[in-house]
Amino acid sequence: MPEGLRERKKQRTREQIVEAAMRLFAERGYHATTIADIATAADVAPRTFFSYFPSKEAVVFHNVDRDLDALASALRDRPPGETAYDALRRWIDAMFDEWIAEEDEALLRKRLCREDEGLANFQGGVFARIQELLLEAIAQDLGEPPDALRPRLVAAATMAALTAIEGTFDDKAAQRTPAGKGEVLAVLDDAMLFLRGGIDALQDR
Amino acid sequence: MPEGLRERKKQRTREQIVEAAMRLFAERGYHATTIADIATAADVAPRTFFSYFPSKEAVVFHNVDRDLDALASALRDRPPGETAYDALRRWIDAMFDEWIAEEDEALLRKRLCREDEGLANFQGGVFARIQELLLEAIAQDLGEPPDALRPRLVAAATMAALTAIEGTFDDKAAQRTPAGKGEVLAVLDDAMLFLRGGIDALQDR
DNA sequence: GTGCGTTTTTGCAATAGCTGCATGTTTGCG
DNA sequence: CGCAAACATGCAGCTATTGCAAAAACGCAC
Repeated sequence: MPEGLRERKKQRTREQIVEAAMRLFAERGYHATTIADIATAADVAPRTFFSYFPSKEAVVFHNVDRDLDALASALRDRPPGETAYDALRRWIDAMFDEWIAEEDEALLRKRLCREDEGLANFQGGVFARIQELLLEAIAQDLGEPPDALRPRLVAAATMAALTAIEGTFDDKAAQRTPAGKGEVLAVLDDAMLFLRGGIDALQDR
Repeated sequence: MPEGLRERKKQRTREQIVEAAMRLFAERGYHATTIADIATAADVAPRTFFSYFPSKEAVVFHNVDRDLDALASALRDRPPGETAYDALRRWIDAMFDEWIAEEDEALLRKRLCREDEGLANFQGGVFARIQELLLEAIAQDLGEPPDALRPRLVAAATMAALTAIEGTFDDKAAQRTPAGKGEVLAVLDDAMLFLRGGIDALQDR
């Protein structure tokens, strides 16, 4: 389905904005780049920027909604019997190639977050959303309410594993070695080993 | 030591600003309250606001720097042999009375964070700073680098315990029961039990 | 391919957070 | 009292963000 010229054009405009923004951010830095600059470079009116993104920050994280939706449905639609852990693993497995392809952008994003505290906080908000998704699912798995201690501990630690995985990518990037899906999933598996131990310890208290 | 008139006056101005801001936030909401409003209510020039707080968000979290510094030194100055966990426990113990006294404000803060996403992200940044402090100390305890998996898992889960403790306060507030220091520390102890189990599990892998 | 209803883009104006700078005030001290 | 440092203020300016209404682009019907 060709989706109509309209949709395609909108998509293209969106990409132009993203590319222009990211290029300028990379060249001049986040703060030094203004919405007007981006609009000019993307050949749209400044006002138009805001019909594509709700804020300057949102451009930097333009692709997280997609990823988040994928995680949400992976968790939501998991067959009964499949744990949140399994679903998470599947999600990472599915995302992996994308992540590799977008590695440069991820590095830039990280640099920008170091540069601008507001951006870093925004990213924190994204992580928080992920953690909430995980928390829901994990609470179900454990058969406890989401605000109980154990689900919280598990969700937080799982989140930590995810950021550790991010770190793995960075390391690999630093040594110009491609990150392997295996080592990434191994991090997650280690984390799960840890969690199992913790859960058990708290179980027979 | 009277600290001089200057210091006292500055302190008083600061308090005026905080009180005015919090009152207005509570009455009209965060977004609907402008810096100009706050300045007027606090009897200072709008420009003056920014020599006391770097941003509107910062007023809402006016007391966290104090708490964070206390935690930082509790961790830094802990006698050799005392674990990060012990130091954290001591910190909570020391903070407890303050927290009880500031409970209303904490509730308001929470409400405001629900109302404004930017504020929520700001709070996320605060939590991130706490977690970093913990991570450093925990990594030392475990004898591993701060970016290794285990310290990260432990720090994140510890952080989760702290937010769970926050939840405890809220629950108590909801039932108009004063939160007891005992139950609060019990949450932390449970979390540590959990972590011990996790650490061991990952140890003899 | 012309006309028309719908969707998008744009321009304009206004608000609000935040910052630099220059100037007037207040305070601490000799 | 008189001066230097610290503080408060006023002002101008920049940028993000939003509402609103006019203009342009699109897609479909005829």
